[in-house]
Parts: sequence; structure tokens; C-alpha cells
Amino acid sequence: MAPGRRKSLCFNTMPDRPNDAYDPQAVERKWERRWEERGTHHTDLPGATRPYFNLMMFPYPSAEGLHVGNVFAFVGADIQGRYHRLKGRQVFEPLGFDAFGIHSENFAIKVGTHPAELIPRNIARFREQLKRIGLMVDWRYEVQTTDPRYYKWTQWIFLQLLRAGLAVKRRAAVNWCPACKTVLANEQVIGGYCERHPDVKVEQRMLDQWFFTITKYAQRLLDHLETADWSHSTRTIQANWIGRSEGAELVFETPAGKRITVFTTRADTVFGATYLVLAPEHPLVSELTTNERRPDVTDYRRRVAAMDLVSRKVGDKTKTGVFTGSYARNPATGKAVPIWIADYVLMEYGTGAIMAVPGHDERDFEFARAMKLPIVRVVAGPGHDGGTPLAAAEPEIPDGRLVNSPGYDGLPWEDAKRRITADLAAKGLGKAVVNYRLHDWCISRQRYWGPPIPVIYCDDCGTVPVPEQDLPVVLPALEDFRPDDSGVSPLARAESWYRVPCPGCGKPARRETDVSDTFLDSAWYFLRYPSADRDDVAYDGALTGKWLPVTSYIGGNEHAVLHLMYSRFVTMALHDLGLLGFEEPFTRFRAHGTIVKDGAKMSKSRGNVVNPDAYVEQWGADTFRMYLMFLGPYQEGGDFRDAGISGIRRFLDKVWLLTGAAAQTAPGAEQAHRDGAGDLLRMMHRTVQRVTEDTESLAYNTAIAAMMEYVNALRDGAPTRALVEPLVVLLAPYAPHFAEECWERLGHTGSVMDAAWPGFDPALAVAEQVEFVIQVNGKVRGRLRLSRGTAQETAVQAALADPGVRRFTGEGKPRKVIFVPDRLVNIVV
RNA sequence: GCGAAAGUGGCGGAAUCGGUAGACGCGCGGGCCUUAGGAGCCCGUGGGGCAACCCGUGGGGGUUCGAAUCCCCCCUUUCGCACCA
Repeated sequence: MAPGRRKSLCFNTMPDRPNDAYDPQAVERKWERRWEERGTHHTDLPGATRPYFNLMMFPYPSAEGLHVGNVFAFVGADIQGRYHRLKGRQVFEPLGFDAFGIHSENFAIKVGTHPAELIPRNIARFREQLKRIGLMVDWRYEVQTTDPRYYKWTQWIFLQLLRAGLAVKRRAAVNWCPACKTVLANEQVIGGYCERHPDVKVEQRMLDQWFFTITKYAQRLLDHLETADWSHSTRTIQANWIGRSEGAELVFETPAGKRITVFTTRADTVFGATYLVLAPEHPLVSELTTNERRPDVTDYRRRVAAMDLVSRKVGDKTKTGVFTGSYARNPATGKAVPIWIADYVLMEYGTGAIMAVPGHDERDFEFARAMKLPIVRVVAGPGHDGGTPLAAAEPEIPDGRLVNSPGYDGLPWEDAKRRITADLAAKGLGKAVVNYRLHDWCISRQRYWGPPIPVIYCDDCGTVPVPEQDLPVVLPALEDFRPDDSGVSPLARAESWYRVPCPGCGKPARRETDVSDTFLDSAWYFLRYPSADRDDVAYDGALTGKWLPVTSYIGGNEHAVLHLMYSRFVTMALHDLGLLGFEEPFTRFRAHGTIVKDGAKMSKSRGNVVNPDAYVEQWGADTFRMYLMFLGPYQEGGDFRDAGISGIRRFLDKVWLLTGAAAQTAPGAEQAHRDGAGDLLRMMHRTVQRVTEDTESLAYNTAIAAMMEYVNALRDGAPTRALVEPLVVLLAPYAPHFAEECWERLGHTGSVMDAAWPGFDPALAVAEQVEFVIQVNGKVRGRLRLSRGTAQETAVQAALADPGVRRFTGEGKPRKVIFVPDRLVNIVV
């Protein structure tokens, strides 16, 4: 039925809907079944000649099910995958579930159901929802991190890193909730209190923990960022997280000969270092404390230890601290300076000790004021000198030069930094060093729901790795897996599991009872996907060589630091062990935006989570997909509101009608348009160009707008097959079920996903007639339709002849004419 | 405080190698069709003015024939980090 004459003759039921009206539910059910039957989304992994690994961040299968934010993320990635498939690549689009971790465990405890029972239910629900969205996922390669067939290899990865010397055990501070009797992650500590016990203060405890020494790779992780094809925002976040800082380590000696090493980025200010501050946990503190000062020092250290890690860092920043009673010699001035301890110095950064320069550091200034310590100016800006008093710390003085620094006075401070460092180094009292903010990765969790760390402790042999052939170390089925009062992992209660013979000497030994961090599960899952059906290897060499590194990875910036950094680290480590042929796992990464609701991030606690099911049911997956993509720029996200979704539905209805009309026309009629209705053909080429470029660059909202414009134009003309078929292919990544049905309506028997993405002729993709803007003195005074490529003289003549323009140019001669081809003529009088 | 991104109609947003501001969609107004219409179709829709025109891209300066776009200052929002020495 032709558009414009769509009124039905029948009455009563749906009087205005033609009999063949678009019925999303029917169409989507039909194609989901067909895809399944035909294996449309199966990828021939070994046989592919132009592989494209299209990765999206696998979800944590929460009990609530999929939410709109997930759908937004997956659909945007799916569009890339489908687009590249239509462009002729063999696209592998796998998906899986990241189901270990404290969230699952806590939720299981809350509802009183074992996670081993809960998780499969959640996964089943998720999988159904995901299928309903129309993703091009090859489910044959699904992975589940909680499956022993998967975590066997997670444990294997641990053993490889252990072998490489990148896994070490050391004591470290953790957040401890006295009520939960367990450790908490930093994000579970809210304002110093436990998230589950708002009236219980969290403390810190020292525990033995396994660490991956990611800091050894800090510089490489940073260097590769410069050339990575990654979203700018993600690269910046990672670079900041690594936090490279160039400075020097300087040595202050005590009369007893103890060398206290401090890290500073401002060696130029060493003459102004009037005291030292050590972190309260610093190993030298006890030794340096005089008997007289010991009660105060001990008391202060105890108070700091009682504080949790979070409030220690973000809480009240009033400066506190105590004097140790000892002094050390400033290597530049030779004078003795007092040694203090204060909680504003952190043990985990630098050397855990600083030289305090109150004249040029705000924190030191504040502390010196409070403790009545001397403040000396050693850098002065223009017009100031060594005698100019300091009302506040002056950190970075433009054009500042050294003062009160015998031997260096008058030097610009940036130069002095280098000179002083070098001079002190020559005396063995310093060296230039680079420091990183990045910490080693603590992977130990004193919890139940995770892969056991595959290590055995033997009194004779010490720490023994579980032999690879004994993997996996299966997580025992514990009825009661709650953490108990001991502070020891729940696994320690599984007696029969815990006690094992030593793999080395056979004597009784004990298993490691900590499980590993979930971030380890997800740090290598992309390696597993192509080999998900293999039990003999973590990942197959040939397949990995063919499919990795990942061609395109799309995900949220909430994982910019931890997940992406850990994945890069594990990849580099495996590369260095000779187990991978590449150093970086993700060739291209794009961060999608966040979908917010009423201006706030969706979260259960806020109660503003939008469930996609109702929308899919009411509007269909295709309309919902397109609507989410049309909300705004994909890489920025946007506010979810359902006002406007009908616009997408109307658009699809129009395409449906166009398809019906075009199906009546003869095939291959493009030539006819070249002679006759050329404008539509030109517009088609332009549309193909816009949609191609926009889809490639994730500008989905404008790609959809371009298709809408084209459809509006087609409705005013005659929709032939040659004009409509390319549109259906353009639409396939966005509305896959719908496009399949349209493709079939047009008489094709195969999947539209096996069609070719339409090409465009750049010469045809521009209009023949263009509108020139005529300006007089920069103000728009008229418009003229002229043919493309009109020469300057012709255009100016036409402009000057225009009566509307004449009124402003007057009789005088133009002083100047600016001509922009095909766009504008500006006459200056 | 540091770092990054962004401020455009009633709303979501287009347009940033300087060159028609407001594409596309929602909403709104008018009309057609209709027993009816939250359906569909057509027209209109930044503000002011009868009009010629004038004013308009967070605010203020500047460069330019011409600025949403470039430069300087300020304000606001979002995100990341945060006593990092």
C-alpha cells in the first residue's frame, strides 16, 4: 500500500492499521527463533580470514536482572559488531558472566540462599534478557567465572605470575569491621563506618596478603597509553592513576648514623627543610623515639592505627602529630632538624617520610604553624628577597629564584632542583628517582565466594604452588560460608579440604584459605572466549594469535582503572613469560557514557533503576535499542526518560510502509534515478555516507537522524527498491529483527546480516544545487540557490543583483569580497 | 585542591580545519480526516516587532569581513583522584 493512502476499508478493530502493520513482538519472536535455528550468530573461529573480535564488558549477573544501563552498553557494542560484519569482517561477539565476589556473597547471606544455587538462576535470567535484546552473540563461547572449568585457568594464571616472581606475599593494612568480623573493601567503608553497620567504626588491621607487583610495570603501562587507540578520557584516568612523579630521594642522617630517606619533588627547597615527618607506621619510629617522648609517640601511633584507611585519608584534615625527641642533619644546611611523626604522611607513598618545607608546602606550613616550628623562605618571586615574610606557603612561584640557599641563591628554582639533586648525589646523600602513585594489586580476599588461591603451606617446604595438573582447586561446598570471629577465611573451616599432603614432600600441609579478587577473574576473560570450549589449555595458541588482541572493546569508564589496568598488566606479564605474542590486550577501546535517571546515576539504593523488560514488551527490542541510541551522543550517555520513544516507533512504521511499497517495484532501478529523480539518489548516497561515518565513530544519534531525514524525503517521492534496500541494510545494526523482516519483505531469503554494507559515491553524495549565503558586512542579507561549483565572479554578480542585498550595499563599490565556494559570499562595503 | 569533559529553544540534542545557529526527535499550536481520537496526514513552532528589521549558543572582554566554534578572565555542572610530599 502506498503511503498517504493507508486508510483501511475495514472498520472496528484497528481501523487505521493496515493488515500487514508492523508487529514488533511477532517479528522479534520470529527472528530470534530463526537466528537460533540457522546459527546466524555463529562465528567460524578457525576459518575466519578477516577476524574482528568485538568485546563488551561481561556483566555481573545480579538478582535484579539486566538494567537499562547494561542494555545501553551492549547495544552500542553490538552495533559496532553488526556494522563490521556487514562490512565483510568475521565478527566474534562473545558474552559471559562475572559472578564471583563479595556482592554475590553478601546478597546470598542476606537472602539465606547459597550463591552456588543463586548464581545459575540469575545467569539464566540474564541470558534470556540478553537474547531478547537482539545481540549478535555467539553463545557457544559463553564463559562463567564461577565455573571450575574457568577458574581452573584463573588459578593457572596466578601460578604463572607466581613463577614470574610477580606474586608475592606480604603484610598489609586492611579495613576491619569489628561487627562483621571481616575485612572490607575501601568502597564498603562510608565516612569511617561500615556500610552494613552505620554505627560501627572501621579499623585497620595488618594481615598477610598476596600481591601482584603491578608497580614493576608502571612505566610500561604509562608509556603504551600514549599511542593506544583508546578514548581520551580513559587514557587520562589511567595516566593519573599511575601518577608518575619525578623527584629525588634525599638522605637525612641522625647523630647515631641512621639514614632517613625522604622523597621530594622539590629538592630545590631542601635549605628550607626545617623538620622531618615520618608516617606513624614507619619502621624507624620506635628506634628514633627517646624514652622521654615514648608515651606520647606510642599513644599517637595507637590512635592512628585505630582509624580506618578511608577516614585516615579523607576525614578531618586538621594537622596532628608528635615529636620523637630525635634530630637528623639536613644534608644541605648541615643543621639538625627535629623528627616528628604525623598522620598526614602516608607510609604507602614515597618512602613514608618527608622533609617538611613549610615555606613552600601548604600542608607543612599548616603543621609548622600548629607545632610552632620554624618557617624559612628559600624561593622568592620578582621583587621579593630572602627577607620577604611568608604569610602562607608559596608552592610554585612563577619566575622564582632561590634565596637563603648558600651556593644556589639566584638560580631559577627549576634549575636548582636538578643542581642540588646532582650535588647531593655526588656526596652519597641523594639520587634522582621516579615515584608512582600506583600500588601493588592486593588479590587476597578473606572470603568464600571466589577461586581459592592455589598455594599450599608446608612446614618443611614453605610456600608450595599447587602443581598445574592438580588444578582446579575446587571451592568446597560449604553450608555455612559466613565469615566468623577469627578473622580467618571461611575456607579454613573446611577441615578435610584445608589439610592436604605437601606436593613436595608429602608431609601434612595446609591450603591457602584466601580466595582471589574478582578483578583477577575479569583480567583475562577475553583470552578465554575463543577457547571457551577447550579444557586442555587456558587459551589456544593459534586461535589467540588469530583473534587477539581484541579488535574493539567498548565499556564503561567506571572500569577505566582497575579492570582495564589489571587486564593490561596480566597480558604484559604473560607476554614476558612467552605465553602471549602481544603486550596490549585491547587495540581499540571506547568508553560509553552513563545513562542516568533524573540526573542521578541509576542504583538500587536510589531506587531509580529502570528495568528494560517493560519497554521491550511494550515497544519491542528494536524500538528500545534505537531509542537508547538516539538519546544523545553514545560516548556521553544521557538522562533516561521515555518521552520520545514514540518517535522511533513512528520512524520504523514509516520504513515498514516504504518497504511494502518498494517491494512492488522492479529491482536494480538505480540507473533510472540518475536520469530522473536524481535528488533522491543523491540523498541516498549522502545518507549512506553519513550513516557509515557516524556508525564507525559511535555517533549513533546522528546516524539515526540521517536515516530519519532520508525516510522523510523518500515519503515525498517514489520509494523504489533501489532506494529502500540500502536503507534496510543501514538499519540492520540498529534494529536487527526489524531489518531482517524488511529484508524478507523485499524478497530476500537469507539474513540481512549476510548482505553487504552499501557503498557510496562521494561525487553523488552532494547536492547539485547549493544555497549560498549572501552577507553584507558579515550579516546575512540573502540566500541564493546556485549550482555547485559556481565561480566567484558569477556568484558575486548574482549576489549584487539581488534586490535584498542591494539595499545594504548601496551604490558604492564593494571594498572587499570574501568568497567561500559553495557556501557564502560576503560583501564588505 | 588537582586532572578531564561539558554549558545551545519548553525538552533530548545537531552544527566546532571560523562561514546559513537550532538538523533529527519529543512537546506544543493550527488544520484535515473522523461518531470519536492519546491513531494517521498537512502546516507552523528560538525571543521581540504590524513591518523593514533587531536580539539571541553560561557571563564579561578580545581577534576577525564573519565566532556556538579561536584567545584571556569569571561562573556553573558532571566525572575521576584527593594530606601523593
